[in-house]
Amino acid sequence: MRNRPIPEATVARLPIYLRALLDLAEGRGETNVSSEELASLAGVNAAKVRKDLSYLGSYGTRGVGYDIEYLLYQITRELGLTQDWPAAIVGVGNLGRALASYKGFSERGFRITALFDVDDSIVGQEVGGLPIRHLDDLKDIVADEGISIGIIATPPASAQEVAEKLVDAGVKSILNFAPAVVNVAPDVNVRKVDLSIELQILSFYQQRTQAIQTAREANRRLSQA
Amino acid sequence: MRNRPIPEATVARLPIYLRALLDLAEGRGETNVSSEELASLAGVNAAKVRKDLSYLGSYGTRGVGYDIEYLLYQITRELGLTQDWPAAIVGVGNLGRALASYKGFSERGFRITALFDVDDSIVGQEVGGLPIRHLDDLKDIVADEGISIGIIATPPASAQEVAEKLVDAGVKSILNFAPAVVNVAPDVNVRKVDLSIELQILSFYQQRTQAIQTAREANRRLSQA
DNA sequence: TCTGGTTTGTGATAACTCTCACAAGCGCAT
DNA sequence: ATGCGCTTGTGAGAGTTATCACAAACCAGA
Repeated sequence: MRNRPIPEATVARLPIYLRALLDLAEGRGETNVSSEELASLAGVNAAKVRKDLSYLGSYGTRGVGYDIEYLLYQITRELGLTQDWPAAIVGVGNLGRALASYKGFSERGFRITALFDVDDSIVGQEVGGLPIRHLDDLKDIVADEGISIGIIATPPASAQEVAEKLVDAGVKSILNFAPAVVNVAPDVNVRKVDLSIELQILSFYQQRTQAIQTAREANRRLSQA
Repeated sequence: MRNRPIPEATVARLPIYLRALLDLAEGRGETNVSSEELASLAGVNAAKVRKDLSYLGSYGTRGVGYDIEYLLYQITRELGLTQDWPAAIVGVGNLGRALASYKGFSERGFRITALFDVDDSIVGQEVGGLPIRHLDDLKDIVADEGISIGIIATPPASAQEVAEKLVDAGVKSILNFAPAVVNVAPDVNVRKVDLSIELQILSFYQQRTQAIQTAREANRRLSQA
């Protein structure tokens, strides 16, 4: 099982286990956790937890469970969170500002070290202690500060152009909040977070259940008549 | 093919096609689009586009492609976006504020009609033209305004409690931005958007490629020596 | 009407992911 | 030492998703 590449689906869940383990480590003095318990904290089933963790290695003890601290360390290491990753945010509108001061990033070892925009009326201002730089200076600053992650929070029309500039500056990991598809070279990793897409998916299922309920009610009226 | 339930994976892509189609409709005067072109705009492959669309029905014409307007309408209808869904945001911190003024929501038929918080020092303030109400009034306001979607943008510790209040108020669709797992009854739909989890996933792949490059370089140095 | 070029719709298959169920292994009590 | 209860690790099978590849269908032009 070891040495096999870790499935994408598993990678996507490791951060959830990590968070649950951090909660456990802070909480009561227990040193161990069972797959059952971890599963319930993570909102998945126990078999999945065990299989996921088995891809990292055999870190549990049968009859006992997993040592919380040890597992924490292993997941942290596997996710590459033992080093910290300087990140830049491009686009300092409402969303960019919120991201710049988002606690969750720094808590996980992601330091936002630079903010960029093209709007001269805000370039130079400070947000959360960081000055807003002009996008033209991106390449130099990325090199100087060893920035490895780019976060796009621009309007959709600028997203592709910004992505290209980030790639040109040497960034290999991009998190895209703009509601637009960005195409980049295959050795660059792009993940997207699309706020309104998630709502649209909810809408689909909401409509569905509502339709079913309406049908049930119609049915009831018919059978009563 | 018709009448079969639409796979989740397909539902998750429909909003992406929708966005691409909207761009097309605004752009040049073309009335048709091929699966190939739509695929490239959506960043997926053509076969997937065709299979996805075939779940909705046979809306294309062989040798020609898909009529943009017609397809737009069908996807809009399927996603339940012909009606608009009043939504409430709970938690008016940085993120909540950014979401409240996020253009992407209203553009897709999601109206934010209420904001809630528990902090008395901000309750009563206005954000984007909407007053911040106290969470205690949630149930009444949800009922009055027919709110069907709840957006959680609170700190993680409050997320579960807020989710329960939303459910108690009759909300069946929840979008959770708090970095915490929320458990609700199975007839309630929860989707989560976790900003830092996405970064952690990027970190995993970034570390991976970096490790490969380091190994390659070491190899090169060895073979040169 | 027929022919050629184009594009859809979809069976078939491959790849991936989830779930089940149980043997293997551990610790504790006796 | 031995047995019992508990929990992991994982093979096997089910379910879901992605990809391939091609027949069916359409349009335009002759």
